[in-house]
Amino acid sequence: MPELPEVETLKRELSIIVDKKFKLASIFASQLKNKKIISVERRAKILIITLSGEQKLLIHLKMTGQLIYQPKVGKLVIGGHPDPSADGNPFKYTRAEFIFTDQSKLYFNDLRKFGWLKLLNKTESEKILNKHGVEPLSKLFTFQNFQNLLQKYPNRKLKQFLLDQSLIAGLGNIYVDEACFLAKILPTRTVKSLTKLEQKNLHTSIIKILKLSIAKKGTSAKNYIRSDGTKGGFVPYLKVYGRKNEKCKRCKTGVIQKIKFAGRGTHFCENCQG
DNA sequence: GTGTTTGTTATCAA
DNA sequence: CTTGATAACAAACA
Repeated sequence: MPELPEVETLKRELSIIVDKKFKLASIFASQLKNKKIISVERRAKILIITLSGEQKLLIHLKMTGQLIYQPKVGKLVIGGHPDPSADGNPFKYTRAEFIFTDQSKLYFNDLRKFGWLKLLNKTESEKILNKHGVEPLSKLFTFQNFQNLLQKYPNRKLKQFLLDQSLIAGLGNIYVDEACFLAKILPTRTVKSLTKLEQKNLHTSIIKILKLSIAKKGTSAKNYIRSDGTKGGFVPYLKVYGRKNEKCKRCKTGVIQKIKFAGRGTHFCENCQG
């Protein structure tokens, strides 16, 4: 489930395609041909590839999307040659293939087909990007701004508040649960029930958990892999997500609970989150 | 055959 | 206007 740290990892790794030129593309073929890549950026969970000319290629991986970079023909990192029939091969679900003039390639794979690629002009892309709230790792995400946001939606449940991309951009199911654990707050709490100290802890925890995960190249819990096909290293650092019925790593007495909340699997330690 | 997994949007209800 | 619940999308897995 690519969230901010996973997309950020891909953004950094894919800076390698900057200055490359499209030779062949399986989608938007005529528009991409001979276009040069100016930059690779990220906004929320969206990857932004700016092209020569006015257009941008926006990519959203949704739940099972992958972006795999292959340095050059004949030298594959994963599972041999991309063969749609090969079992367990990440390339089994290739939805788009891009070939650059230097023969390197970029693959967009997506098992569940929820992800998308859009080729848009400046106005169209801004319309999509501007719908998102503050970047939690930007200077704009001050405690004051976070507090103002919280005050705007006092009756929301904390988890729903944190998942809302129009308020804070980039948090998903994993990091919402992890940030709440780190801040020792139950995700089921109402926003207005948070004390100032809890608000402060939550603000710090969000930033801390995202930075740590980026440092470990993201969470490969299920489908997410890095652009070279290897897994991100954050799973061992997860404290609640995917740890149902396991003992809490912090208090060492509580057991991690998993409930259905806000339509999602929601994890917490019954003992040390209040 | 059933339930679960989750990012986002749409729709409906209170 | 706010909130919350549900379905839809698709495919795999237990």
